[in-house]
Amino acid sequence: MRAAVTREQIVEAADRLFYEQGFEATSFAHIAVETGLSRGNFYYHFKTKDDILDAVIARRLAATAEMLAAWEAGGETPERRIASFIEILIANQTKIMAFGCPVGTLSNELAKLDHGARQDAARIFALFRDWLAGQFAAMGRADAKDALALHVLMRSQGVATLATAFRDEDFVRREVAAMHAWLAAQRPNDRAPPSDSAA
Amino acid sequence: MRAAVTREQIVEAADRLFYEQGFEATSFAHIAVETGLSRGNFYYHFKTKDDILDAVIARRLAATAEMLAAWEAGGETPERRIASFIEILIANQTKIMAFGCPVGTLSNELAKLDHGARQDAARIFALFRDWLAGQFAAMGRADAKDALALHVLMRSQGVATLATAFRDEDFVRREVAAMHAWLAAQRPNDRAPPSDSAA
DNA sequence: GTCTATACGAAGATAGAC
DNA sequence: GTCTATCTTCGTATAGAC
Repeated sequence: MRAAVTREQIVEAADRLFYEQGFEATSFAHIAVETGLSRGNFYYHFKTKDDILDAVIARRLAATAEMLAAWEAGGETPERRIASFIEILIANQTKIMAFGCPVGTLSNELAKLDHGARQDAARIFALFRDWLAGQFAAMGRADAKDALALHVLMRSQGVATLATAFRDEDFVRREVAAMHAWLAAQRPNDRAPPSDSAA
Repeated sequence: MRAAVTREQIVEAADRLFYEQGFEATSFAHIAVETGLSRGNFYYHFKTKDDILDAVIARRLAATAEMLAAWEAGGETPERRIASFIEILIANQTKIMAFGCPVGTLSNELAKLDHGARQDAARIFALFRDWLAGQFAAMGRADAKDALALHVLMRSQGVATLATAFRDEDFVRREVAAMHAWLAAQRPNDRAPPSDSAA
């Protein structure tokens, strides 16, 4: 029982450190300082560092699912729910300008490391994608729901990467506004002839 | 004289390895294997690994400037030149799906490492941004050239990140087509009332 | 369950022969 | 200039006391 608590402490600290420093750059020593535990103790809870990574990804998958469920429950319309997603860029602006998007940067790092968990990290993206596709379908855009979902994800990733590189708050605000405008233009009745559709 | 050749070998190998494996994950041993040189020799040419990174960034800055100059010389219109930029996503598709965008992923890694060269890496982005802004100005869109330039950069970064995560060629093709359509819609005479402008 | 102590390898970096 | 040999530090991981 106490084991579960300690384990959760480790995963929580690792989650934050993997985000802020990267997976490879984070050592057991870092996690030890953060949790107040000894290095040796980690091996009672996890066999290897990769096992901690797996637990971190599982934690993020659960947190993402929970967040999406909350938006599902709280948003009045599909369009408003998608807007909630777009607004993360504003809500998490400071962290994004410092460390990028937790999902995108982990995905990129694991790709370069040719790490087996690469595909698990991509499942976090897939959660967002599928949820967004569901919202677009509910908006009456089942015709292109997957393309529209990936387009929103794409833009949020692009904004996050440039926000980290340039740390330009005006840029983030402007692109978020543009995403909202784009979203409004995707309404079934509101579409102009194809000029900048995602498909 | 021979020193310059060896130095260039080192920087070239480091450039490729930093891209494919990441800066931190690439060791002197890797570079030694790649170049056929001994580890100890590196320290005749560079004092530290960070100095190699500086040289790699300088090399990328030069290569980028050269590529932009070639597009400048070869493209018939500003719009065609911007299209050249967009087409990198297709030309480098395989590498991007494996390792992401060299600029974006380095920028992200250095941000997480809180590395001093972070801002030098951002200068590569700045080269693209300023060149793109110049093209938009030449297109007759001086009114929003910086915002339009960042918008194109943003989309290319977003496409690269998701291409790495999902390895979906159709997605890349679709988004490249959408970027071309968006670009055409930015012509001064061609703009619809603001629905998805970048500004 | 958690600790200390330690094994073991790999990393960046230096010294000095050639 | 380039090499081999080596130093030192830090990383993951293990052993065993408590």
